Amino acid sequence: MPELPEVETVARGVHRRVRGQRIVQVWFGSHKQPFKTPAACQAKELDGRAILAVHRTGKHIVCELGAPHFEPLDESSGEVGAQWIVHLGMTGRLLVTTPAAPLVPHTHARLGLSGGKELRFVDPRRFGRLELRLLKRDASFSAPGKEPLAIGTEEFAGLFHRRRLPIKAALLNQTLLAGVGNIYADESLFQAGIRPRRRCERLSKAELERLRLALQQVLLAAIRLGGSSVSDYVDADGVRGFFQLEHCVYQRTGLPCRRCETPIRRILVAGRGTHYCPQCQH
DNA sequence: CATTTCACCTGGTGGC
DNA sequence: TGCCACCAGGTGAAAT
Repeated sequence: MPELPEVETVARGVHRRVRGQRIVQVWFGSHKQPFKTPAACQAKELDGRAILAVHRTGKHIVCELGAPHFEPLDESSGEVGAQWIVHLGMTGRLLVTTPAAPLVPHTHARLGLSGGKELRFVDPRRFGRLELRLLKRDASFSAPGKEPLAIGTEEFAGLFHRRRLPIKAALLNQTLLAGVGNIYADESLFQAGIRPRRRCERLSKAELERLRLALQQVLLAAIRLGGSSVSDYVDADGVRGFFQLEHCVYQRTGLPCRRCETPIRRILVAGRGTHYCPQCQH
């Protein structure tokens, strides 16, 4: 499932491949679920704009777009560009292909680019979302939660210290931290030695700081390895990541803990499959 | 308001 | 071999 490291990897890959190219053709599929902004509106607004840059905020991929429809920027209208925002949901892929590449099932969007490549959005489960924001009308988009890689000690502790819910549930809440999903919640709790069901308010300052550092270390290590390919995640070139090989608990139910050889347990927390070592985590 | 539950989806899995 | 019930999980709405 695409979380912060996977989304970062895809955003970097797309940026490298399409930066500076213009959208010269737009095709959308007939399913309506992926379109947070109506497809017709997106098609009209995307066509002719240049992709200036692509980056990540939380689990969102943000494509920064230039002026509309080949027209020069009109300063007086206040129109300064737009953002095409892609959320991969569970099974979404944002791929840079050639126009001749075989059309795989569940392709919901194809943007033809001036450089001769195509940007494709593919999502079998349709939990992903496509959104267009005009910067004249809307504020520049950023995810509501804090960036896990940028947050400091006090701010991190402040997010959790008065809450009653399990720490794992809080880590998954995107309005607190943006970008942490099931894999990196479990892996960072293991690295910090904290059980997923521990209530936030019961965690000490020291434990919260261990968790912050563990989370940042795990996210950075995952980005270095191109993310975790557990179901069908691939990057913008269709290449799998390698961080799943480094997982200590996620989807290792019954297997020996890498640190102490105690079998990894699986429980349900916040309705999500949750993996931990009963020996290493307290 | 804080927290929990559920619906949205389809491909993969395991049981018979 | 084939069929089918069941499950995974990010998010947002609804319920508690």
